[in-house]
Amino acid sequence: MEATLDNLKSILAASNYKLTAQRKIILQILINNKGEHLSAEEVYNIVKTEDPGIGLATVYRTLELFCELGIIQQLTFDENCRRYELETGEEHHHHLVCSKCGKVIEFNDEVLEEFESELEKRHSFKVTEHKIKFYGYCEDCQ
Amino acid sequence: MEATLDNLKSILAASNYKLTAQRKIILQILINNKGEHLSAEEVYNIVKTEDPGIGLATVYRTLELFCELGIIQQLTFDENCRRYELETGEEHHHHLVCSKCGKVIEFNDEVLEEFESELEKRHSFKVTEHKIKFYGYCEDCQ
DNA sequence: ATGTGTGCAAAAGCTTTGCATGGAC
DNA sequence: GTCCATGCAAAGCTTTTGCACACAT
Repeated sequence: MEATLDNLKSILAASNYKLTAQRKIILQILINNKGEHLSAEEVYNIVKTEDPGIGLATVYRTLELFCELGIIQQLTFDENCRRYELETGEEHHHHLVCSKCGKVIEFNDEVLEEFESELEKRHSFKVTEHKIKFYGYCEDCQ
Repeated sequence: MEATLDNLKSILAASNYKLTAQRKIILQILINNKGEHLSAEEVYNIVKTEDPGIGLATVYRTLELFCELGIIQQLTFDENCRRYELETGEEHHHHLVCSKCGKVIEFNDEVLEEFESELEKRHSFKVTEHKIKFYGYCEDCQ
């Protein structure tokens, strides 16, 4: 189920968590930045403009909670911090990362799904998730 | 060029770096653990058994240098530390990561190479490297 | 009323850096 | 002899944790 401001309360309640102003604001920001890959620090800086009193720890705790609830997904680029993006319920997508300007292009492809099935058979491995990143140069940077 | 204890000196010299006992020991350890995915801390602990006086900073600096020289490759699993593996000059390989026991199975496939070409055309993106990880459950953990 | 959630500050990792000494060339 | 490399310790970053107070249910 894709998270919205309207169903956040029920998503939280389903796991015995409470709806708080901070959680609402953070989800709002993630929705506003759908498609972005924000770090905790970046979320914190945006939240502060709406709720200057919020603590950084709360942002970390909320992002962790949202991950656990499947509202967002944690990404692993080769950087020194973790980034998060909204889980949209749409098809899985993957990333093309430009080594020069850092631009991230998203893509998805059914070829990968077939490849995955083949892989499962060959290695007796049950795939639950995949993360694929291609690094190189985007159109502008080549 | 695949790094060995014999050609390390020329690899370093080619970029105006010196051959030191510490750099030799660290390469030795990476070679002994070919196929492993070691963190800086783990390399440090192994090195200390041969050279108790070595500093952790030296290990970090050496791993960074080896990355720059293409001797090793930095990996990004979803953990809190960076891991490194020897660059073998063989075909690129990718990882199946077991979510339960943490086992890492390596694979490579020519299907991916084709897929990559297609992707380059479609997104006007020049791919220089790819990292692919599938998460799930290995044979033992299913 | 109860127990979860928050803010603050301190602590805990991992990694980097400054500086004086030591070693490769 | 020169300059790079090292060891040590301190600092830097991101992230986590402990605790008292506040708030959602």
